[in-house]
Amino acid sequence: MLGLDYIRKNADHVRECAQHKGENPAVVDEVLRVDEAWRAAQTEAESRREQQNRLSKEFGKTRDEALLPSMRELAASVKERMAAADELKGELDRLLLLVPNVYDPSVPLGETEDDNVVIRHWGDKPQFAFEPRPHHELAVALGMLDLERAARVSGARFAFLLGAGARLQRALIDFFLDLHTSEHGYTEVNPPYLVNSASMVGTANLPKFAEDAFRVEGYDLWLVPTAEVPVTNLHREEILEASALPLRYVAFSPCFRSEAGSAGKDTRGYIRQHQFEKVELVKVTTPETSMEEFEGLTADAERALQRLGLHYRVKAMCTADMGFAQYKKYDLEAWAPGVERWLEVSSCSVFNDFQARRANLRYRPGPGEPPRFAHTINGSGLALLRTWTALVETYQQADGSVRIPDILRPFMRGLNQIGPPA
RNA sequence: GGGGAGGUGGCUGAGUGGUCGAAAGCGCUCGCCUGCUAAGCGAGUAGGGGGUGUGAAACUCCCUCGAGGGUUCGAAUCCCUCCCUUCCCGCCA
Repeated sequence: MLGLDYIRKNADHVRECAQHKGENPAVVDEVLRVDEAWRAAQTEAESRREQQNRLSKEFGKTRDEALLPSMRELAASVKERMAAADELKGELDRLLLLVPNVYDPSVPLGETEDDNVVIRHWGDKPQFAFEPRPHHELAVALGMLDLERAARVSGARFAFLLGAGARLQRALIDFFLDLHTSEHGYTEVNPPYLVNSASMVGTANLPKFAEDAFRVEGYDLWLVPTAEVPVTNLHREEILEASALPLRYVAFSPCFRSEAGSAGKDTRGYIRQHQFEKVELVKVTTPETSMEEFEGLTADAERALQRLGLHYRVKAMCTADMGFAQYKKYDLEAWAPGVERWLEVSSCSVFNDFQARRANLRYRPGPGEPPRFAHTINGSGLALLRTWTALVETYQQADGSVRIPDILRPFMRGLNQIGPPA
């Protein structure tokens, strides 16, 4: 969330940002209205409390029982005023969680996803001497992927990876974790896959996006929609030493998303699932270094695509498509020649202190200095499902087999191709 | 799941109704002292919010001793519920 003080002083800017993000700017005015009412109630309640504290101390010394009736009355009045102020504060806190983050001046203004800006490409579209096939034909024929049985076992938008297909995914996970830990300085984390509501609020998945996540019935637990949630919350409620920053974590996890509103789009094949696996990069930094660390994290994710030899592009997300909590966001899209589409394999975001405020994640700039909110950054490095898909389609061969790129062979026990189909 | 013990500041740890946002120690910061270092001496050192008010300040009040509720003029301290930690038993991968 944004700081209350920031909203008070920059209401116009916050409203404008909300507008361009496609959010309702009226929430800003509600915040200001409730804030004013809360402060009035707070001041009133506190001045009575002060009086009560004073008299109570007095009574402790004198034990003058004649004071008791009026003190009882005062106590009741304080209780009443405090309750009124608390109620307003509760309302204010609830509203603050609904104010979207502002964005960086470099973010392109836009109204739809068509206004996102491609800022760079890497590699070229692979050329084929034959008609490349879509993964949901190719991989199914190779026995690597089974969507039909998954529908029977779980439902639509679930998948089985089988045999070399499962092995290929495991190889990719290993490759990503190795790359980011040994070459990019991230610490490997194996996080919980169920998190409580407070953690979901911390990363801004709650309260606004509850319908996108799966909740465990009977418990205050949610299936993680991304490892971003547990890992960003790893140091929630802590004051970190400045010397410990930046923290760099890499975590593998499955990700569970209901995304109830998105039915009909991307639901064909193995592109959008209720469960997918992902290697996630998370950084916690100081405000001074966050933009630089954000660019660095994006470059780290790109390196994974480069090593795999996948043609990709980087898009700067426009205001309308960047999301509620993000301060700036890049999407990495890999080219999938079979379905002839760009597939989003990573989304890298910097949040400034938006998540850190929600999670009360702070650091101390120096000895004796007051704590400040940290900045948080995350991005996929990479999402397995779509990387797997782009890889299979890119490295397919005329006979229906899939070549394993050199970089992955050590992770596949030297296997150099999958198939051809029997 | 059953039973016991416990959750206090950056850390360790006192504190069973008012003089306690909290002893003591460690750590840290500043100063003094000593060829340097170490040791020693002195001072300071939790977080959040409101008001007045400035370029930061300063002053002042309120809240916070796991969370929430209750008793009381007054709660770290008494009562209730919940969460977490830990030990023993059960169960289990």
